[in-house]
Amino acid sequence: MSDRSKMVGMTSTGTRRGRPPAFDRAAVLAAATRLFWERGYQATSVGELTGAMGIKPGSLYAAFGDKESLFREVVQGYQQSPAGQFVGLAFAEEPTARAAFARILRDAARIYADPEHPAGCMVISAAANVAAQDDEVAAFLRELRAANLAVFEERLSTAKRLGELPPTADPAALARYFGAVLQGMSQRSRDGADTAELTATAELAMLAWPAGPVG
Amino acid sequence: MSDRSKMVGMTSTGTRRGRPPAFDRAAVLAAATRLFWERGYQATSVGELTGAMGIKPGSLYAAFGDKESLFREVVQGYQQSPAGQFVGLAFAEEPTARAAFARILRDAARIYADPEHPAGCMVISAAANVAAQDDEVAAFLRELRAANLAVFEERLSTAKRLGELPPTADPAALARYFGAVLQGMSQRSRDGADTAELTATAELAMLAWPAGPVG
DNA sequence: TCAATTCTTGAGTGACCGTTCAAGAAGGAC
DNA sequence: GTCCTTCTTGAACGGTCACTCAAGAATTGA
Repeated sequence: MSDRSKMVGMTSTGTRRGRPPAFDRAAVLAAATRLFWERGYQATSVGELTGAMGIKPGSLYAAFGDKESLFREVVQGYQQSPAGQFVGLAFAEEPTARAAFARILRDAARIYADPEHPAGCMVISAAANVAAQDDEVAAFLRELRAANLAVFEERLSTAKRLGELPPTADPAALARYFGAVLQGMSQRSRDGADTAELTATAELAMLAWPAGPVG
Repeated sequence: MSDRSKMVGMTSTGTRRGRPPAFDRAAVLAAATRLFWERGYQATSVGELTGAMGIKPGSLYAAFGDKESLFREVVQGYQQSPAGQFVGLAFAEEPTARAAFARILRDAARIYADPEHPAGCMVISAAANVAAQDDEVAAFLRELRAANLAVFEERLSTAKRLGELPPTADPAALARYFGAVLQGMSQRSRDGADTAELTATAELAMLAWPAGPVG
């Protein structure tokens, strides 16, 4: 647990006392993100982290608390990056549920296989296999995935209420179906699938949309 | 690497010399299978294995070589169990490609969420995140998944040749789509999805089958 | 200038990792 | 009974794990 919360309620001056950090916090967080994204939580050691971040263990623990706190901060940053926000953007910008899900699948195909960063979705894959001692990290990510499914279902329920979906449509089942497809696409990308393959998968997946391809 | 190959080419008598093993090989393999299936390869320690198997490290190494060899033997046994054979069975017993894939998805929904054993498919999830040192194990499982996709694609190509699929159908794309759906279903089951949910996902997934729901 | 504060450094913590080995126990062959 | 072989046992091996700490360096406030 970081003590940075001391800043809250301070009187004024923006300048911090004491020796300033010798590293750029955002830069070392980016290095940690890449490692966690590639290998997952458990398979990434503190030694690898300090090596990639260019700092010593003491600095890491002073700045971030411990490995788990660092990981949670990394996930938080990830969720505010393009790779973590494309779902929310699609829901915010697309007029219909159908357009939103079609865009989510297409964006996932592009982002999961983007060679600029590790493959797949970090929230999906970063704690797929975990020892008992790391259960809390696994539960943390599992809850993020469940929250995502809840957003899916809510949007689909709204769509049904608005008449975008037929009365026979099952929002919960559709939400879980699209969630499963996205998890599968993430894992396929980690197995080497490129954007073209994932896009084809996304298009096939949209055929499950109720009431025909016209929408 | 085990020295059990000495048996090959022996003169006759079925009785083995020396002190007999004090454990049932199939039983301890079952215990190891359960652990690897639950936690994955890397997150399962030799200490946990010997504890669950009821043997000491020396016996484990004498009988199975090392952790990686034990894991490969576990995977081999897994692939000959119901949980590892349902795909092959569907292809062998179903008359059409459509019926085979529909059965594969339905069977996966039942097997992945079967409370009798750990959730999901072991080949899909047992090495999802892995350190650099365990790359060979990850590659081993990745190749098994790729082989499975090749079987999918071959069956779909045959179906296209036989006229079961329209000429516009893309066997490779369909194979990868169904592969992604299965990987997604496996991971959803590890997140707690039950057979009912996975069955609903399977039914939605089949809507991507070319040329309408009639087949 | 000098104390207070904050960060860096390097060495080190105990615990667990996968693995090995010598010694002893338990069976078949003669 | 005495080899010979095979397995079990208990105690280790070096290495890495996540993590800590005292001492020194760099900055601010007075």
